[in-house]
Amino acid sequence: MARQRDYQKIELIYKATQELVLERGFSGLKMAEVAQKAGLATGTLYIYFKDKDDLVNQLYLYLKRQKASLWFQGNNHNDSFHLIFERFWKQFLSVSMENASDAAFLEQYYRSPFIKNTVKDESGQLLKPVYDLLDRGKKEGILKNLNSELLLAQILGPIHELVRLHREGTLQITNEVNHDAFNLVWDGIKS
Amino acid sequence: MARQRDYQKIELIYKATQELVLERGFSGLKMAEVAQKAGLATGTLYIYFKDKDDLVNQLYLYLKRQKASLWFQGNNHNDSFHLIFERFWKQFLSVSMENASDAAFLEQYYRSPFIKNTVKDESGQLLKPVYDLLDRGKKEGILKNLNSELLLAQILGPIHELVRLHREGTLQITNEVNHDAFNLVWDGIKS
DNA sequence: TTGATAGGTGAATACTTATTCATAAATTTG
DNA sequence: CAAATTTATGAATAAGTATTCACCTATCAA
Repeated sequence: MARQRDYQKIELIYKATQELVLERGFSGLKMAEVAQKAGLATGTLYIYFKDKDDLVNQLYLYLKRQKASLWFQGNNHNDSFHLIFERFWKQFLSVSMENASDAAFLEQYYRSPFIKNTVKDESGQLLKPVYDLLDRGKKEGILKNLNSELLLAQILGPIHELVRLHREGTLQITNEVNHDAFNLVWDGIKS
Repeated sequence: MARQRDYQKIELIYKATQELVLERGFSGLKMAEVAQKAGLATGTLYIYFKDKDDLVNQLYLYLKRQKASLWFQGNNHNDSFHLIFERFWKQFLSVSMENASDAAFLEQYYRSPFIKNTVKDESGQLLKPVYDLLDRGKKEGILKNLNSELLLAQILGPIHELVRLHREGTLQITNEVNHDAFNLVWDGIKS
């Protein structure tokens, strides 16, 4: 038929978007600048994405899926609950801080007006394995037998704060801090 | 001299602003709508506030100070650390959830591009008594002897999550939930 | 090689919205 | 009560920026 889409352009657009959000914040994000930074014409963005809203939501899902795929890396189902959980928690923290532009984008996105419920739902799905893990911990009598939402607030809440402290430069997340922070969480949720 | 300012108008403007943020989010906040909702002309807003940025920042400080004044209400210096801390934590949570439009505004503000460092600093000052309380707990050997930032991440992180769950309707914060949530935090930080 | 088709361009368009400002209305003071 | 002064008004202004679209270009099938 005709010329085909160049899906590498999507990567370029994502990269440019993230960098601009890091530099100037979410509300300073301009389509014309995204295009320029990606080395494309403004109109080209509208070939790959319906509108700005679509671009932002797609990028969110892309990053979120990418992060989620790393949470449970290197685990074996035979490992003890404690071991799997500790690996998960530390991995979640480190993956959340890993890349400044990823982190800036994800953090700012969640409270932004861009977020769509369908996207929120799909990103909620990504937590399914975490809920399963909590169920296992409860069944084995290792975790307090409480509502998973409540446990999760306890598990992820501190992570979000630590990521913020790290980004603001208030607290350096050394291995020791990482370890102490994990124990604070663990001592809270264990039965 | 001449006509005097009517400081009740500031309250009207604050109220209108909060309600609009609750209804349509931060980025949907329009000066013309704030004025209309407050029953004033657009230009009047610029008599009481330098610009939109100023309005938003003033309102943030106003609400934040109001909340902070309630955190330690009803405490006596002779009370035990545990008692003061528990009252503080539960009060912080309930004050954070209390009023939907306050909560929506505060939550969205913090990650918005409006925030100024001077305002951030002043609102950080409000946490001073909390840091003092943590120092007392450490000195008495009741709390783990860790960096206060780290402890605070553990103490306030879950609160932010619970407020979100409450707002989204995912979790109803009953007295029992409140109690369980507190114990999760307490078991984590106690030495 | 050529016609058809879809990608690519970026200036022009269309729209939104913060802020200003000429004018009117309300208070205060002497 | 009149002059002086500041508040209050809201239409007009000024800027910014998402999106479109007429035109160009690359690629594919025949």
